[in-house]
Amino acid sequence: MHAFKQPECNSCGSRVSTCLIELGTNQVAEISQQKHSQLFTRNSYVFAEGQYPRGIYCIHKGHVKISKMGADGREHIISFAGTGNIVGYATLLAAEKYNVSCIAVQDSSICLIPSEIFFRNVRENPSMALHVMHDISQELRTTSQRIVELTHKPIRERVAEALLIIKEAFGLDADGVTLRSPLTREEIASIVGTAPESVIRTLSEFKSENLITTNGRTIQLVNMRALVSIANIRD
Amino acid sequence: MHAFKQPECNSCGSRVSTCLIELGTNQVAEISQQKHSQLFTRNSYVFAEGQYPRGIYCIHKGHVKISKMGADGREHIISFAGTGNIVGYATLLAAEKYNVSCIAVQDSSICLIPSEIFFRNVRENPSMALHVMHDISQELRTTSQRIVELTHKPIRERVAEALLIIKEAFGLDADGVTLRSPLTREEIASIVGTAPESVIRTLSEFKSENLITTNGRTIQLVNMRALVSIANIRD
DNA sequence: AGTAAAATCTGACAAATGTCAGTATCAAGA
DNA sequence: TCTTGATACTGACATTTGTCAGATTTTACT
Repeated sequence: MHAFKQPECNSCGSRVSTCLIELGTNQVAEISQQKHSQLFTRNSYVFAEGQYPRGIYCIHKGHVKISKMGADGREHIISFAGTGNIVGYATLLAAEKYNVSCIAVQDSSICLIPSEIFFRNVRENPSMALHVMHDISQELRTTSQRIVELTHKPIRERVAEALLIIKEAFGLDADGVTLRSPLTREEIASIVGTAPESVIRTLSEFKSENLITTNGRTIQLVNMRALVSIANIRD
Repeated sequence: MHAFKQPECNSCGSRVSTCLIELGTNQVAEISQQKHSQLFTRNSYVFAEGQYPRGIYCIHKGHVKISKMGADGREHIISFAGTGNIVGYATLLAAEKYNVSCIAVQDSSICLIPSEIFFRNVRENPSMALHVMHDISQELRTTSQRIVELTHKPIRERVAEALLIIKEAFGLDADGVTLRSPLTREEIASIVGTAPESVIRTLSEFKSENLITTNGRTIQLVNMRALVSIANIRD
């Protein structure tokens, strides 16, 4: 977690995929000046459960997980966010303490936009307000979706789905099959909501059915069609 | 689902607990005129998965469940809403089809506020916009919370928690112990994310431990302290 | 490159939960 | 009020998943 050369919001490719695209030149310049950019190494906290929010976090480059500790002390990963996403809306807007943590899963550079300037722009710019509402609403929809999947699907389906979620969040290598993911088996288990052993066993099944191959920690999705079908997704 | 005498928003006790409290007299009058009020009988749909939203729904009186069908055809109840709550924000704001259904669990009178007038007020009134964001954010937070609870807690804890959720949503009779809930055991199972038999078994356990009593479908919470402790809630 | 710590993987077993079948009870509607 | 279909409940059993122990491999760091 180090300070470093601050990026310019004006020319930032990440800004244009967020609600900040709704702002005028002056507002962007002001945010660019007031933001705090930091480098987060893998596994370092961007924010943690129980802390009070100080603003929203715009991911300039990298990936984070949004996760939460269960009563039993085990982690559950609720979602991922990457380059061009903003995290931390909900807690700031609800005016509460974080009930989730945000942790870098890769070395990432992330900008904190302070509350005060965020709220001012939301108040003054209805398009930005609507953009924020749109984004939170999407999050709520996918989170609701996930509740049903986690409670009503067997582990095999959930592991297949986790692979697809990882593919969405991190993408594939140039070969078109290798997951660009730094996640451990334990982290995959935290997506699925199960024990690491169960994930490993299911991945072994998939290997023996020639749906995936593995090479150490990395996974190749060699039969996407079948995985999608196993994941049993509708919508 | 019948039309009936339309309530007046101006004097409506439900309005003041929603984002509509942020509006001026003229705007309230306009909404009062443009809304459509309906009576929904138990188990009738306010809206259904797959439909396109036509506005937001303000619950004038009654209770609804927000639920979703799993791939296996079983229902999962995500949340409840009652008198003075508004439902349907997220889908409208995300500009998508409903991915959940809203079903009356009691005879309820509910007002539809059309999209057009909702969006106009959100655009023109920053306080209302922020109020809406606040409400959605709260929903997102409780939904995230629920993911962790559903995946990492054993059934006994989840059933205890479901009883507390029902108490929050429906309240207690004058005796201070009887749940004012029309829910069947199957619906409770849909909150917990399990089979009805498992719920019944757990309730029988609770009975034999003198934590609850039952009388047909109704349940009395005679030892709240113990139930809270079993539910194992933090935050 | 070498080493220590961490992560992956396998098997055996235990525990939790789901499923099925059947009976008893309740509640909504004629 | 009566009746009938739905709901609640119980027990036995199958299945899934979690847990524990231990061997192997990989990764991270010096």
